[in-house]
Amino acid sequence: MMDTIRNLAEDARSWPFEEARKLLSRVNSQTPEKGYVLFETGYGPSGLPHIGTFGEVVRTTMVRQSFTALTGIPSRLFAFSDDMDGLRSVPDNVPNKKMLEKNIGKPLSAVPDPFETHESFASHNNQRLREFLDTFGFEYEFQSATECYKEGRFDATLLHILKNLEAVTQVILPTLGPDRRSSYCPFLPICPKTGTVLQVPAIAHDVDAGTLAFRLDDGGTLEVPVTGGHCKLQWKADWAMRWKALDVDYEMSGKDLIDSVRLSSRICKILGGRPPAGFTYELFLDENGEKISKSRGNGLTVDEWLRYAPQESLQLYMFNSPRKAKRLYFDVIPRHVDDYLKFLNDFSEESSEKQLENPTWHIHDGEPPKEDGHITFGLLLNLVSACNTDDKAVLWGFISRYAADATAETAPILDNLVEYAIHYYQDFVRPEKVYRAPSDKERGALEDLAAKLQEIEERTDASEIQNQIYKVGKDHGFENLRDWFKALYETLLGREQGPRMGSFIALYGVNETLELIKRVLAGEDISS
RNA sequence: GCGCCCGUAGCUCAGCCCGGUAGAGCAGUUGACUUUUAAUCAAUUGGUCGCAGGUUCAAAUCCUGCCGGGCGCACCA
Repeated sequence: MMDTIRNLAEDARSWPFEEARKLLSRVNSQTPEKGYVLFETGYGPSGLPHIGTFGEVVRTTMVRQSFTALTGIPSRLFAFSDDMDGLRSVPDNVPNKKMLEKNIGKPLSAVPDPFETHESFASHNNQRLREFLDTFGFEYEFQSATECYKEGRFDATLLHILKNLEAVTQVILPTLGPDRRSSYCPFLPICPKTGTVLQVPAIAHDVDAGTLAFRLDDGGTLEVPVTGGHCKLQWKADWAMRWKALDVDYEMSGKDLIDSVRLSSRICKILGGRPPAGFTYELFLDENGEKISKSRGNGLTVDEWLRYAPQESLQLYMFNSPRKAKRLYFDVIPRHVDDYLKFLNDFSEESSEKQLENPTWHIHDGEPPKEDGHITFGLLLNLVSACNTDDKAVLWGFISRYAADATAETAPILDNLVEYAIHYYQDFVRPEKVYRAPSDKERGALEDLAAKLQEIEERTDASEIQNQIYKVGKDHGFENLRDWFKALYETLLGREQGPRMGSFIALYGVNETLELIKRVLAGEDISS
């Protein structure tokens, strides 16, 4: 069985398998000396995890799973936090801004936590990252840049860079503006006095001692070891050093980093390393085709998506066409839920080859759950809007007309979707409700209807209730019965349109409806 | 300047890697069901596949050039 999957994986066409094969050729089809293949994904802890972080981890995980299926070679995934980077500016959405102001320039791991719950700002955000990733059940190992630097895990490679300082610098220089060019040094010393990350020119280096001397802004000099966390590297050199020091085999990145990848790769080679296999994904756009950015708050957040749809649908979004700039806004959610359900439904019918192309194979690591398809999410959204209720039981009543054999127990996926649909109702449908008071004529009819409902049994048949409503309308002289029903919707449900009233009352409950009518007649505000 | 993505039905997009009678959802139209609507169900209209060349028996698909739309990098990470 395992061999079968492996054989199929050799020809599988979906992009994670193509990536897996690319990676396999990078490692010459064998387990690297370190005993595993290393996947890396980066994270900047100056902010909270966002949808791009999610996308990168999802996609990397998909490649990793495909690689495992293809080769069986052990692998690890490092979620690497650049928590030694200096604090550049004070973020908007945090308390204690004044305190942060005073700590600008210090490594994030040396800045106190503005939330006062962790030992540092970095530690706080790192923790949030871990919680975020754990929510989705990702398998990963967290790595902190600060710890790596301080514990000496980077020392050998740092010394290697010192030895090749000139060559490394030459790679970066052409990319800099003239003013930066004159003072550039890939190493940034941590000031022993202030604790900040300094960006100052180097004036001398001693390869044997492993030290660098810098000219300080005040004219003085500072000589520090490049090892042990006394210096950190600037961005592109840092990335290259990490690839070499950890022997990273695979790392993907957005198209905004294309040039960085190129430069870091050159540096990595200078160090005698081999850059990881890579993959460039496109950035996400908002509804108007503009780039999504945290600061602008356009596009969608992970939380927003997960309020209206299950995470699998978001994973599907990430699986689809990673090389295409895709728009990410509310309207794409329902389609991805329905596509996911469709793929899930098709999976068990498909041949093994086909299953490896099926996104749910990648979303569920080869073992998607089984549940008979019932109704689409699109229909469910219409239903919740038409039924005008956020009562799960009432909704299930309507659902059973479309999917007679489904229940919350036999269809847990559908049951979850009902909850998402209710969120949609609460956020988009209910706020649009406008209740009006009944006219005198309608008031009379409503009183009559209340009396009728009083007489009938709680479990009366929907069509019988519909008959009674119809009769009341006729008795009260509504020429067009449509106006009578419209009045019911507008006064009782706050909408111009609604469900078939007989069915609605049967599901909503005769007594509950009676209560609703009484409140309307009493002139109560029922909008809340 | 360098680089990436996109252009297919009114709208949003799939199909392109690996050439073989152009697809989906929504919108539209018609019908069914309903003792009000909506919903639902069924059927159906709708496309010079951005333009021009090339390769081929055959091009939405491969190649070249152009046009149009958008984004990224060139300050920081």
